[in-house]
Amino acid sequence: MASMSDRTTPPTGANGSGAELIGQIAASIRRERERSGLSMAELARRAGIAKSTLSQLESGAGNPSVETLWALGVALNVPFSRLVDPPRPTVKVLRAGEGPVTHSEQANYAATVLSSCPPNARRDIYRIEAQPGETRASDPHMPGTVEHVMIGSGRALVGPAQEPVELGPGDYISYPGDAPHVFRALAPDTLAVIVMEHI
Amino acid sequence: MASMSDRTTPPTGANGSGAELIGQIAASIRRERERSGLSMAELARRAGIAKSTLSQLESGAGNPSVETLWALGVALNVPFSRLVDPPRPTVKVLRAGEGPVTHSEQANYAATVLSSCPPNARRDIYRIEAQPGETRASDPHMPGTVEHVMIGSGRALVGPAQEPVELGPGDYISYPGDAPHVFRALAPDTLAVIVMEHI
DNA sequence: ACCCGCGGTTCGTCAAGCCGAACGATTGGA
DNA sequence: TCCAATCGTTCGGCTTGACGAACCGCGGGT
Repeated sequence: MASMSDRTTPPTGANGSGAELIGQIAASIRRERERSGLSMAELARRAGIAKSTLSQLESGAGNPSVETLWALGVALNVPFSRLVDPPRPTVKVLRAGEGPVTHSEQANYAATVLSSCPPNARRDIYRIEAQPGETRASDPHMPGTVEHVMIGSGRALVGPAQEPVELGPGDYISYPGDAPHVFRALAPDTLAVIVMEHI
Repeated sequence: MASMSDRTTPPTGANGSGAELIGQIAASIRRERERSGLSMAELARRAGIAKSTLSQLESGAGNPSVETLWALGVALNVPFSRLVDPPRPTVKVLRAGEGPVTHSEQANYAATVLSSCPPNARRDIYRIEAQPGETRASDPHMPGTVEHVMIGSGRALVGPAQEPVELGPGDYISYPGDAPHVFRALAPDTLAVIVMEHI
C-alpha cells in the first residue's frame, strides 16, 4: 500500500463527465447556499448574477461559465473546488515503525509518504526520519509548490538551498518548493513532518 | 500576527473578478499545456473540444464553461483549481519557543497556528504542545474536513471521539474532522503537528 | 520547386448561458 | 380579508461560448 491515496479534486477521468459534473455542482451550490442560510434572490444579488440563472443552476440545468461559478464561490465564501467535488474521508493510522514501504531511502535518509493525492493533486504529507550526514538537496518541484517542515525531534538544517535554517524540536519553517532546497539532519534520529502542497 | 496567512484558492473578493480571472485561466492553460508538451490540436482532441475553442481560451478571449474547463483539466491531468489560481510563496520560520501568540491555550494544551488559509480555504497547520490531563475534545469542523496528526515526541490519545488511538513518536493518523474527535496527551511535553484540510 | 502534414489563428453558424421581467405560491401583518 | 413582501420558477431576448471549416506559416520529404 504505497499510495494510501485519498481523494481530492482530481480530474479522475473515471468521471461521468458532463451530466455528472453539473449534477454535483447543482447539489453543491444548493447545499452551500442552504448551509449559509441565504435565499436564492439574496445569493444571486451578492454574486451579481440573475436569480433565474441561479435557479437553473441549482435545478441541474447547467454548465455555468467559470465567472458565474466563481462569483458564486465568492458570495458563498467557499473555495472554488468544493463546488465541483464533494468528498468524504476515513480514518488511517500509521505506526512509527511500519513505514508503508519507506518511499525514498538513502543511507541517512528515510522518507515515508503519509498521505498523498492522486496523480498530481494538492498536497502530500511525508514523515522524514534522518541521520546526520551529507546535505540532501531536492530539485525544485512543480511551480507553485510550498513546503512546510516541522521538526519533531533532533536537529536539522532545512530551507532554501542558498539560505537554509537550523531547526530544533518544535521549530517550523515554510519555503517555496519550486526552488532548490535542502534537508540535512544534524542529530541522530531526527524526526520531521513535511507537508508539500501544490496549490 | 495571528494569521500568518498565505494564499490559496480563496474567493478572495479582493479579486479583479472577470477579466482578471480569465486572464489567469488563459495563462494557466497555456502553461500547463506547454509543460506537458502537447500541441493545441492534440490537447483539444484529448479534451474533446474544438481546437478553435482552446485557441481562444489561451488567447484570453474566455470565460469557458465548467465542462470545458474540466475537460481540459482531465486532459492535462491537473487539478481543477490550479487552472484558476496560480500562486507564489515565501519563506517563514517559527522557532520552538516563539509561538506567534499561542493561538489556543488551556491548562495542559497549547496550539499554535503555523500556517493558515484566508477565511475558510483549504488547509491549516498547527503545532500542538500538550501536557497530560483531561481529554481535549474538538467539536466537528466544516463538513469535508480531514485532520492529519503526526506525533513528534511524547504520547497521545487521538482520533475519532468514539475510538481514539494511542500514538507515540513518529506515529501518524488521519481521520474525519467533521465528526467529534479528541486529543489527549499521555506524556509530558507531547509535541504534535496537525494538518487540517478543508478540501 | 512542389506538396503534404502540422501547429495555430480567424470566420460564420448554431446552440446555450445569462439576464430582466413576469408569474404562482406562501407567509405575515394591518 | 386583503395587501405586501418574499421565495422560487418560467418565459422572451440578447449575448456569447463552442464548433467545424477554412485559412496562414512552417518544416520536411520527394
